[in-house]
Amino acid sequence: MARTLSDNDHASHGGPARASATPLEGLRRAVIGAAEALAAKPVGAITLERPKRAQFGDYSTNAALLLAPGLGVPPREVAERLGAALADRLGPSLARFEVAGPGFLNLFVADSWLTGALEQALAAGEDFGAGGAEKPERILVEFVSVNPTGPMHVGHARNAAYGDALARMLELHGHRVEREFYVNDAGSQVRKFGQSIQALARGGSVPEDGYKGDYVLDLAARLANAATMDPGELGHAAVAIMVENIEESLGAFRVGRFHRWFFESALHEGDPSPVAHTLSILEQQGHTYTHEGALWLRTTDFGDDKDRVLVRSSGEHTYFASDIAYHQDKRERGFERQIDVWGADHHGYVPRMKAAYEALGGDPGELELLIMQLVHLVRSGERSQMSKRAGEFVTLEDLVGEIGLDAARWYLLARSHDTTVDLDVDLAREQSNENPVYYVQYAHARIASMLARAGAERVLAATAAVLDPAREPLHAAERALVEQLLAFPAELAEAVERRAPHRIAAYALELAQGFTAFYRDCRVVGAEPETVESLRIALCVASRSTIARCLALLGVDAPEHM
RNA sequence: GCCCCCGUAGCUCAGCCGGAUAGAGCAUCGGACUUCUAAUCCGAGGGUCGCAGGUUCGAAUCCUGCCGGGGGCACCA
Repeated sequence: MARTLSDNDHASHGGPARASATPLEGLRRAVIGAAEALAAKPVGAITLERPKRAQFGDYSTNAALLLAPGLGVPPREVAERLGAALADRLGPSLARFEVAGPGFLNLFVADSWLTGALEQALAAGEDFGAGGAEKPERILVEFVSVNPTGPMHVGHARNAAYGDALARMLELHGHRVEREFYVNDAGSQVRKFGQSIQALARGGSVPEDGYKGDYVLDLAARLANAATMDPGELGHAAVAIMVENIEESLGAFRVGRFHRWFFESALHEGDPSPVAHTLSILEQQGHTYTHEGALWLRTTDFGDDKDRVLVRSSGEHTYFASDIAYHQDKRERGFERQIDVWGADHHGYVPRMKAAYEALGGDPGELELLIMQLVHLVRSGERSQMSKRAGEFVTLEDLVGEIGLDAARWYLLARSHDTTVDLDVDLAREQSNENPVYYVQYAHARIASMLARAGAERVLAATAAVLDPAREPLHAAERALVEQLLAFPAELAEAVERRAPHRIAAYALELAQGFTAFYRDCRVVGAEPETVESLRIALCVASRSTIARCLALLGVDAPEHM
């Protein structure tokens, strides 16, 4: 361990160092420590990153540029001093440093540091990069939550894939995560749903504003007594079937199981019901008032554009009232953070929901309402609508059937959640074989094949043995691959912080490319001397593990063979 | 009218809490399979980062305005 950087003296300051401190964290601490010693005070916003160009070193920091104004010294001179201080701290781990450009400090690490760091990563195994959350929280992720009155289309698929991947990322990062699906089984839509089914069961046609589509006809045929039941009861019976279907569909889409399916109707049951309970809190806090026979919530006190109705003059609760009660319920269940994944058509509800949460005494910072932008379906160059009413939509099943499960999940997750996506179904079908997901999977399968060829015993020996730091200089492709692998913990942390699964996809693709370049340039099985083969096998093991973990986060299969 | 998201290569998109010569995949063109998986690799062409100002040593990134696309603005669910 002496040749790693994590045991420099700075690491022992500033609270309990995590046992899982990664090699790069050690390097970062050394840089920050040296910078703060130079400035004689804490310095923020110091970056330590892999520069785009190899000539700028293995790692580069802008610390000198940030320190220079406070010190009254030219940035390049600060960089020189910082470099010298780092050379002292890091000893032989740092091969050399250069000052470049306006005052960047470029670090060239020694091969021994890289092999030592790789060893640490291998020793951490499946835990490498995991548990990085500084403050683990109990988090509820609510997602999908589609109305149970129709099949899921590709927009819902995007929400499902995103929420699922986000939950997996949060878990790996060290949070305690529960997934929940909110079922809108109350309100007039259920009755309307029942009326549509009943109309078909009686041989008629659905009302103008009713639900259309083959699935409605199926329900009419499947539900006995559909022609004679009370429309409300019929609607509930149909919703129960739809919920089953949705659960099946999500399972087939490889969405992790929901810890709970929360039925809106439960918010109106009991005495007092959760809705009544929540309304009484709001009333006691003085945040409500009556106007024209309706009960209003003064959301404008908390940043909303206008006040909102909780109870209509007819005496019925609004959907908003249920929603508030639901979020209050989640809070009372002890979740420190709530993340809701909403469709773009709900973004207008964000201010009022945050306002209500705050009115109930919650910290609005604990409530994250993430908006998924829309998926536009494109056919032969033209946008087509996904409307339940028109009965024209591409379902989640259609999408998977067209382009495959892995390609579908990758396609939906490889893009930022706040970018509107155009999904050209024809193009997607034609190009599904060109989906980058297969490139990543191929790299994984290739590694599996190589390791099989090396043999389990040889692989075990290679990873168990101390990597020889005195071997011949590392190949450029080996160095690059080690550095890419070492970047995983920070990549995960960044992706989690930004709620950005697409960063994992981007990283996975880059890693697969890095591995493929290594494969091209460096013979693994049979490489001589044996120490070289060992190091390369170890690189394969770490690469396969990291690629597999990324794919698992995205809910994509990591095949042994292709 | 007000609010939110987007505008980067032919197409789909990364990069956006300021850093060095703006990237990837697909598509196009030219090469490479007796070698651990060619679902691969190598090379080439392709950009006023929507427009105009501003802040800064430095702007695709931050601020303002404008243009264009999408979405939302209920005592609907």
